[in-house]
Amino acid sequence: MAQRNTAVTDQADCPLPEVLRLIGDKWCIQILVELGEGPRRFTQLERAIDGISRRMLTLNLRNLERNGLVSRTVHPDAPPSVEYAITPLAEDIRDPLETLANWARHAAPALIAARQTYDARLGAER
Amino acid sequence: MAQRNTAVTDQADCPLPEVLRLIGDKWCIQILVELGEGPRRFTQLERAIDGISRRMLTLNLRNLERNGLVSRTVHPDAPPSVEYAITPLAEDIRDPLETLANWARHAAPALIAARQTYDARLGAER
DNA sequence: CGGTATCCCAAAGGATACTG
DNA sequence: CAGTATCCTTTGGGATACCG
Repeated sequence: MAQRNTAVTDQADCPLPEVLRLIGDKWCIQILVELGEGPRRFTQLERAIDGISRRMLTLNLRNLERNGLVSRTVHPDAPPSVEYAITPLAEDIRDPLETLANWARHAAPALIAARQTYDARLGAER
Repeated sequence: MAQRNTAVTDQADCPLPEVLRLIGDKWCIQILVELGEGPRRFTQLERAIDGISRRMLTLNLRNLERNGLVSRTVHPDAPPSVEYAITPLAEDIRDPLETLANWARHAAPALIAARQTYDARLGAER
């Protein structure tokens, strides 16, 4: 089961870390999780994801769209209306991402505690 | 400091994006997945994770250790021997992370295809 | 509403020489 | 073996003004 990749990954053009960086962009997981619950409009996302800047939301959505994880549909209304949704490709990771997000909430206190222990120990030993 | 979390999350000290950044550090997922298969030594990890620099491996391991996701055990041998392993806290996300890693491998071709389509379309329309 | 454009700073990350 | 230290480049990311 331990198939080590001595000679890089299979896809020379798209190594593992590069693909994983996709979902490691600080806001990406939250965006995908939010969209996983249903299509959302730009400002809906902006409000739902606390603290995200307009610029970063745009950049992340573009990047996700470019990589085929998110679709962007423009409805030609009087006030512009754009709807974002996850694609089937992204559906495959909806569950694990949601699990991670839930874990993040649940584990936060433990992480803080761990940090304090670690930092305190460092202060004592050094 | 930009304290712009109006309502913020429940844990004032540890908002969601900050926790998620933990696993979004480009190499973090791979490190955790690798350790998920069993304890590993420094150089084992260095070889297993293709392309990672010594510096980044160290930094990531330290960070994971600090946050209680990875344990570090030093065996006082003649040649230094250090063993890394995931903690129970990280066990909780072993499965979703593994799923993500597998997905990354599997979905890589589709991502590349999506990008080419997107980039081509942009070139034509602009 | 749904973005772009610009500016600027902080953090991530690579390379690599050195060390107990 | 398992790191640390140093240097330097690239990327991420916030703020905000502006636009169709």
